[in-house]
Amino acid sequence: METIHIAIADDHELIISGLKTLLKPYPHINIQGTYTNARQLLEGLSFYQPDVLVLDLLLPDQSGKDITPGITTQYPNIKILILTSIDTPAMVTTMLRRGCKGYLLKGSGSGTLVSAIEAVYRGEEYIEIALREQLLQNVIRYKNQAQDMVIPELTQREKEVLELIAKEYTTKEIAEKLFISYRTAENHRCNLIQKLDVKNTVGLVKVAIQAGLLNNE
Amino acid sequence: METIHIAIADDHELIISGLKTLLKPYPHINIQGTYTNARQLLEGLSFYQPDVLVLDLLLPDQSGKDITPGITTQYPNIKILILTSIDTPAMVTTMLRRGCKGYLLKGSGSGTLVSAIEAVYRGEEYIEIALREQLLQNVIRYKNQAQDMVIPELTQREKEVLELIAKEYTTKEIAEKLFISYRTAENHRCNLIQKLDVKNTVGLVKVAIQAGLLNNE
DNA sequence: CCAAAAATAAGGGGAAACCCTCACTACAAA
DNA sequence: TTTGTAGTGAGGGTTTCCCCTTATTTTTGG
Repeated sequence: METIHIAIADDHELIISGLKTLLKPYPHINIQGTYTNARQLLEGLSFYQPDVLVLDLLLPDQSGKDITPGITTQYPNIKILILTSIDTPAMVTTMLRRGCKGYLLKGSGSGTLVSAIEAVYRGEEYIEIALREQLLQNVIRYKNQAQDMVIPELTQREKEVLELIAKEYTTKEIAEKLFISYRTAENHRCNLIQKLDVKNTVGLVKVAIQAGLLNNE
Repeated sequence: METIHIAIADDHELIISGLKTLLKPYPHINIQGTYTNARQLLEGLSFYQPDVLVLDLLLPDQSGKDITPGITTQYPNIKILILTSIDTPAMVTTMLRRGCKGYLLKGSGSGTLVSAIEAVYRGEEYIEIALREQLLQNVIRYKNQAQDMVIPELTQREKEVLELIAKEYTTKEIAEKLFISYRTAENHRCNLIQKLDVKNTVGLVKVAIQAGLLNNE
């Protein structure tokens, strides 16, 4: 098996030595360097680039969150694996969007850590199982009330008109598309504004988007 | 094992009979009724409420998407299990937010269907594995480009104006709020429309939302 | 069948948006 | 110094939106 060179950045010496012990039984994982703050880490990276960087988010000088974008742009080949105790969905998405390949919670078993290192080394993504579930729930639950109350008040025709408005059609174009007169389309528009209690077309679009009217096609 | 009473709504007779055959080997699942359109379904539900409703999104008269909110509010005890061929993350989240308990793709094995029915009956959630993965990827990837690519073409002032437009301010109100003349605000608006290559204010709002300009505060 | 809701259509007036062009200032970079 | 960009301001004209009212036809549900 190919040797994977890794670096570790964590502000606690104890955790670093713990990781060293944890990874000792796996000879294909070579710890190339360990760092206890962001400055050291960045300096170290300029000399040796590991395959995988195991990074804590809480560092004494600069947070791992802030230095990540710089690292991923400067060293695109380094796969960053976050190892932290912060378990909020918001932090997970933020870090993944900033280019991290993996996200682990402290307290995972040694097998999990090794699997994660191997996975991100292969270019895959590795996110703690529990976090994946939390992320999903987050997506699903978010804003449930607002959108299911407003839209059912609309008639079929009004929904059609609203959808077209949200697709940047003018009243005239809507009328032609639906084979109704300009006046009728205009009426639907005004009724929508009143029913949904918004100021203008802009408000209509926001409601339409929130209600998921633009998902079809 | 307790008997689970289910109803099926799908516009294809073939699929209904297929499901019947599929579920025959499972005596604890009792098909209470089958419907091929939304009207029949709603009428049927007023007489017998199944434990689980297996629902297709494409019905001849009204889409399953539209009748779902009504069903969940009127019959909160009915667990809705979507069975469709629409596999977009957007549709999955929309339906789940509208109160569905499960989302399956046509083409799943019979075992999957039974597991899903049992799961939602127990009050759990059941989402097709492949879709879960897609949803996650969607959360992670999406919004990264839009946020960091499109908007940087705009100047600071233009971003401010765009934000206010998306908050339903008129040009006049924007001018007052930013202490600039009506003409200047109008110019910014026109420049935005050209820069972002949209037709009108509606397009601007969509871009603003996608770019996450409305999330701050 | 009858009442209610939905969809259709229209008049008219005022406001806002849209789309050019032009012009001046400030400020920073080449 | 010149060039470029951002921000500001304005003229003038066309289109679209907004809001009110009224009214007929069609569809739907009890």
